[in-house]
Amino acid sequence: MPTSTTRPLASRRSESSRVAILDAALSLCREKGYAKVSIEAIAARAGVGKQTIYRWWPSKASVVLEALEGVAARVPTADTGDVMADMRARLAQVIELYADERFGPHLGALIGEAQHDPALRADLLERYLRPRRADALQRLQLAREEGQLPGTVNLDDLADVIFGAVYHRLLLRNGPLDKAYAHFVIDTVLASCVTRPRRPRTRTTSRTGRPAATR
Amino acid sequence: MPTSTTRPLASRRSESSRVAILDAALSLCREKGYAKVSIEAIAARAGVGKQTIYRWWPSKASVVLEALEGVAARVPTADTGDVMADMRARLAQVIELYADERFGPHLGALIGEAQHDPALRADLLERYLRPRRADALQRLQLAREEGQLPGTVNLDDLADVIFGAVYHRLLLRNGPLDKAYAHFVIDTVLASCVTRPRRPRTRTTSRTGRPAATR
Amino acid sequence: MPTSTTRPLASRRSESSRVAILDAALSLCREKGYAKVSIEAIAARAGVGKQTIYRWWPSKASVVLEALEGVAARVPTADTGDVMADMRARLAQVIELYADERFGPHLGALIGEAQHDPALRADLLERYLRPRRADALQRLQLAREEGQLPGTVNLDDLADVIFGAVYHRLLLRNGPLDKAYAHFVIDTVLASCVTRPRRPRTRTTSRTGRPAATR
Amino acid sequence: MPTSTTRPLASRRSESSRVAILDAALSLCREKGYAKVSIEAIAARAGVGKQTIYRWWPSKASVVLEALEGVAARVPTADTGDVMADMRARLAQVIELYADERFGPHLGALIGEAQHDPALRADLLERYLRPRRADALQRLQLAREEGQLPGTVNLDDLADVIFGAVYHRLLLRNGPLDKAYAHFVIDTVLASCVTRPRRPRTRTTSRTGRPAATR
DNA sequence: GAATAACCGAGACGGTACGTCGCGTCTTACG
DNA sequence: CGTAAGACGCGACGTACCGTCTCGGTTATTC
Repeated sequence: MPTSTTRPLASRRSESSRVAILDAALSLCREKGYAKVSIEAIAARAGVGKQTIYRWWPSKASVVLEALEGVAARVPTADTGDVMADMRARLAQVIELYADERFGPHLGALIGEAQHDPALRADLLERYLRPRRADALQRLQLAREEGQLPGTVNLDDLADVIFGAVYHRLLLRNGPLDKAYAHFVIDTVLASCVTRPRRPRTRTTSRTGRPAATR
Repeated sequence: MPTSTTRPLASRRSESSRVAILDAALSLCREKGYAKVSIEAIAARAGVGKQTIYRWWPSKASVVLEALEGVAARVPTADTGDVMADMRARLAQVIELYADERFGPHLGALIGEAQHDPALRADLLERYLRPRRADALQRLQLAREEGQLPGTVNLDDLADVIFGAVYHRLLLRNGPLDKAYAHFVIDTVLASCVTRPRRPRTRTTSRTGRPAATR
Repeated sequence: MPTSTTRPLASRRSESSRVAILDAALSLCREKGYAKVSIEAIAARAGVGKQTIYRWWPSKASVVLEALEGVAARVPTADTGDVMADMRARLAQVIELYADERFGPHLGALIGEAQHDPALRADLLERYLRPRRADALQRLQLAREEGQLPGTVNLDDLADVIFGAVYHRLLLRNGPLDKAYAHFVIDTVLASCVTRPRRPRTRTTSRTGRPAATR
Repeated sequence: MPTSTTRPLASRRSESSRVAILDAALSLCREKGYAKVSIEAIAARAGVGKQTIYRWWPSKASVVLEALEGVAARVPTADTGDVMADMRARLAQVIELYADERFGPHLGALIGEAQHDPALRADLLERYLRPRRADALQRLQLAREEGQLPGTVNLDDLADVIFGAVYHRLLLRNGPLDKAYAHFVIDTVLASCVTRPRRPRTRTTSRTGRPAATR
């Protein structure tokens, strides 16, 4: 236990204001769209001074990012032993979230904003995209350990191809973003790599989906 | 035909102003980045009244889009008979353009702006992304006609997976955008589809295709 | 005739906005007092953008100064031949204006503001105080020319003593600012200087109150 | 008696904070001018919490007023028997203080602030202006008692005329504020009143300068 | 000599207004 | 009529301070 039994001490930040700001940001985004939301409006709706926002966040985008973080439930990490099926299921869930009008457009706007805000891009990658990517990566690594994927394939690149397909449809809207597309992506991208579709019988896995013996 | 078909030929529009505006827009983008360029600044640098911009373009993004059009040369559409090799080459060229500091970031910014500007999104798709995609699609269709790709595969989805991989790296910067990535993408995505790597000897190509020999 | 027959050319300034701003400034001053008036409030009441105020005036004080200028009627320049009586009458009129709740406090506030705004002080002196002082000075000079005041007295200093007495009561409110005070000031300050109370019989004056022969 | 009578002796108020605040206020005034000094800046420079200032003073002006009190030495009250000479000397000393760049401008600023702060005006009059005026008034009263001034003259008004002349030059800067002006003011204003320049031989005065018999 | 309460520093808070920027529209004079 | 120029109403920016309000920490009585 790193801290003493008393409160953290090191911050008199108001939790109620923080929550009010995130709520206001999210509701305004949903009402008027990210681009038409101003920090002034967020502050006004949250019943908060503008300075309180500027004190804790560097930009409107950063506020919305944090608000979106609270919304996005972590995709459950299915692990049935069949890497193709698992990835299909996971990608379908990601797509379901991104296709949601209450979420996808705002994420798109943040990516748009990140084009001229390197700090936001870093934040977005670190706090949003990489964690989700990491879940997928983990499943792919497991598959590789189990011999379902050849050791030669670059899993980072592989993950980018998979997610790239999704973000393309999110950002450009050039075609439907649905479960069928998820299946297509996995079938197309993974099929060429997967050498053996299913986990070998001899392995046993722990509850967490990670091979018990390897840890 | 000196002017494009989108502007009426009988217009009394000043060509010198149009060029000055596009030049100013591009140079300002390169100096300060798309986001920090304002219509006021473009007008000032171009020595033009603001109204002259508003008269002919709906938004800053539209001006920049037109300016970028002048920059982007059309990728030569290689056709060697080997669909994998051809696609690798084409994608490598697209990537080369997008990795160019004088082009990629501005395209990224336009895609960002398109997130809250449906008209821009349509324009961007129509004038920019789809033409490039169409080149690729055409080559894939040719390959299908030649039996190198099964008739069941959805080529639209396939193209989106391929381009999605590229835009992902352009927009998120999560990994290098280079020729190696182009190769990886094609190898991974196409490999699972391609049934026969090379054009059959017995085939002759239609006149719509671009057989290497006809040029 | 310095300019051509067409309009001044050299200003597209909106007269209606100018008037609206001055009106708004004055009415707000009267409602809430100078100190509680903000440029934002003036702009809002005038139905004008803030920039329009900042474009033409350097500060709130400058706006109010111009507004007050429109209010202050020039004191009629009595000239009866009796310098003491004339000055008493003039000073009484100045005092009447300054004792007016709709005027005096705002002038006081401007003098207050001028304490940390040299440009305003210069403006205030040039456009407000000196013109009024000049009227008094002129009458005193006339009296001197007519031999009612000795040539040795410094009329500038004399005027400052007279006006100083008034501004003291305006700014410090240490005693009533009324006609009796005006009389007292003139009686006390001028009495010691005036050698002969009335204009000599032999002189004739023009309608303007200036001795005809001296010009 | 270490503390003033205005603060309760039993107070646990920190004297060191009080001094630090007054020092900070004064030095900031001299560096940036009264108007650009904020309570925040005073607190920061004094190494003091803002609340400590708000607890003991009602406004920035009040702090500065107290700080200035420490600077202004009381003018010695000359009494030579010659009321004109005495007043000249006293006024010259007042003027010397007000002409001091380290004092006059701040006093001017306080008078300016007092235009919209009645409490400050009262405080300023009570603690600053009236004490000085009282010194002069006392000397004039003595002169009247000694028959040098007629009983009919309103000494309050007379004092305001004299001081008004000084404040006019302090606040409006319309002419030099120097010893010559002091002499001119007294010569002009008092000359008309004084019936006999010097104290009659038959009177005796106590060493305090006040007529022994009247107390 | 511990309890306790006033005062302290620090600084976050809800606000108001600042002065600036850029928007998209409108007006004017010129070619 | 299209143009260069730029004023206009407007909205938002990010900053500065306002005066209030907790927070612990310190200090000087009071029990």
